[in-house]
Amino acid sequence: MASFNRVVLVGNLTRDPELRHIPSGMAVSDIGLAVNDRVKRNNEWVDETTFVDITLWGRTAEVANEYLSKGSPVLIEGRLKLDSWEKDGQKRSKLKVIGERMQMLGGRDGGGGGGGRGRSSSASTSSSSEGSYETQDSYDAPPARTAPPEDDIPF
Amino acid sequence: MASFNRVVLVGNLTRDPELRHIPSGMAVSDIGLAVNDRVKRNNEWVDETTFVDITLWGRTAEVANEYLSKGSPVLIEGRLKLDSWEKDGQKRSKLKVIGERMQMLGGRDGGGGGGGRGRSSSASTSSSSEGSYETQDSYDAPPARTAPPEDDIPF
Amino acid sequence: MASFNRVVLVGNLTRDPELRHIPSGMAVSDIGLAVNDRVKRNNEWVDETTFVDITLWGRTAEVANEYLSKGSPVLIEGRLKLDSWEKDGQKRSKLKVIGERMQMLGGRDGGGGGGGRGRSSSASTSSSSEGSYETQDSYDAPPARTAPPEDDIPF
Amino acid sequence: MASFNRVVLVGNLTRDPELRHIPSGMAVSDIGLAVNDRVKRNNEWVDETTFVDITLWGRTAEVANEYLSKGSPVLIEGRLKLDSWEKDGQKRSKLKVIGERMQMLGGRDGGGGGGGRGRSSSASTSSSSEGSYETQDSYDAPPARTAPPEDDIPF
DNA sequence: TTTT
DNA sequence: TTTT
Repeated sequence: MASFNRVVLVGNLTRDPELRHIPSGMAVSDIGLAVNDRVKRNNEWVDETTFVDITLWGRTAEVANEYLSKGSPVLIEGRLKLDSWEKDGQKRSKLKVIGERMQMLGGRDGGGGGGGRGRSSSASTSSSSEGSYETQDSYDAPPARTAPPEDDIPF
Repeated sequence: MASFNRVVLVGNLTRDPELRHIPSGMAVSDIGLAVNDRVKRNNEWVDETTFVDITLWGRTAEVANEYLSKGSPVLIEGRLKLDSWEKDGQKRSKLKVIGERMQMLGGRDGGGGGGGRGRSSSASTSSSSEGSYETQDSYDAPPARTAPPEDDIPF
Repeated sequence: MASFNRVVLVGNLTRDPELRHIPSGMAVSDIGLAVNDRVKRNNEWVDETTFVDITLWGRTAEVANEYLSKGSPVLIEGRLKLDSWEKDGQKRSKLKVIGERMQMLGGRDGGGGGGGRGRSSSASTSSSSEGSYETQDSYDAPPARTAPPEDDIPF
Repeated sequence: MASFNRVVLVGNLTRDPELRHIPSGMAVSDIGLAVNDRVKRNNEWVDETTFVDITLWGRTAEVANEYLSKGSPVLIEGRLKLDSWEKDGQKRSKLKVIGERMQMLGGRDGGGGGGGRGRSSSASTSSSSEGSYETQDSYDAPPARTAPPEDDIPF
């Protein structure tokens, strides 16, 4: 009955984020992350890249879309999720990550920069119910991190 | 500028939880956790117990108070926090953990059980705004875990 | 360039561990883990089970094989790994977890118990170089946890 | 009996690392980390800085000493440890972190840079038993991360 | 005792 | 100050 599901990854985006919206209007962004580990195999260090598909929701999705692009270094905290579907009558499934928190890395010049990619850079703050994400006022003050919505807890 | 702060602990309560309320009515519970590691020192394994003070808020505090007691095995996810105060004109500070998620371990008989310690065991579900914690219907169906409040995110 | 890859899961085995050995003699065990999350979707809590394939190596593999069986509750710490192979000239890949640390949960009676499943229960302690795992003396004193080999660091 | 103890922090060094050696010759480095969280208190976001004392051992200590300095952004993975001592016949204790893994962040220019601080920049690779840390060949190719020693496990 |  |  006990369960716990936590993933923390640091890597670089393999492509620009793709933003879409579900019917309710909620933003969703799928990003690809390349995690370049250095692990030991047969007593010698080898590079091992792990490619992970990550889904971001709500404000986090919008922020990723606004401030990240291919190559951006980022830290993602989230949980594993098994995506399941059918194809040709065959059950298929794939492990991915739901990103619940995002932390941009790389400093000022951090992989992509603010407002890039030729789009409007005003990250909509008019998010609906989730409301309580960290906000940003202008595109040259990119939010360094986003957090899941939390209620009024005084700590 | 980048930051991240995550702690995951499994251990046993060193005492019964103490529940209190701040003026706003929000519940707070301080618990002590003993984490029994087995680490290597000078090429031999030694036991090392780490005692950690953990603060729980809101519904999680209430659930801990209801279902945990001295000895209970539990998993806590949270973040480090530096408590600071003055004493005799001296600045003092202490590192503790804010527990954001709690997972009871140990199965049915798990250290304390439901409704124990001679108190009412109906964990109030009428929580206000945070509203979205896992609920429990009766004291013999203790909630296995609590989560921080999250808004309406469809994943 | 920066990278980090960490997973912590608590769940139950979906089947008995399968132990095998690679040519060098190193033990390998593949286990399946079911992680029963409770997540919020459209403002209501739904159960979501994530099935994860986990590979254990060395002493950890042996301990899992010895003390865990279908249903056993366990905590696994490790990292994501992308397994790649070819099938019918098609590149295929699958995300799994390399379990680097294992912590049995569930107390004395914990899901499977020691020495079960009709096998010899003397978990070989004569492990070669990795040598420094936690050891167990008899099958009724199952090891509560295994750790990766560490060198002589005095802390 | 079950236990787990894991901390992951990203922050900036509050001072230059201090390297020392214990009698056996093992390197030890104490670093201070400032973790700048943004948490919600009474429905508004406030900044909260957590200062954490971290102890690094062996190769990791040497690498930190070589490549990090005050202000450097870094990710530390480790565990909580309660340091205990006596002072004036009084028992004192303090929670700190044993850093088991270190990941430099911030790119090339990342807070301190290679070989800085007027010291020799050849990070000694002639470490004794722990031997298997990631190595670096020259001071302008600083190691991006260090890992705890692991034995010959082929994954 | 503090960093960005 | 401590738990198993």
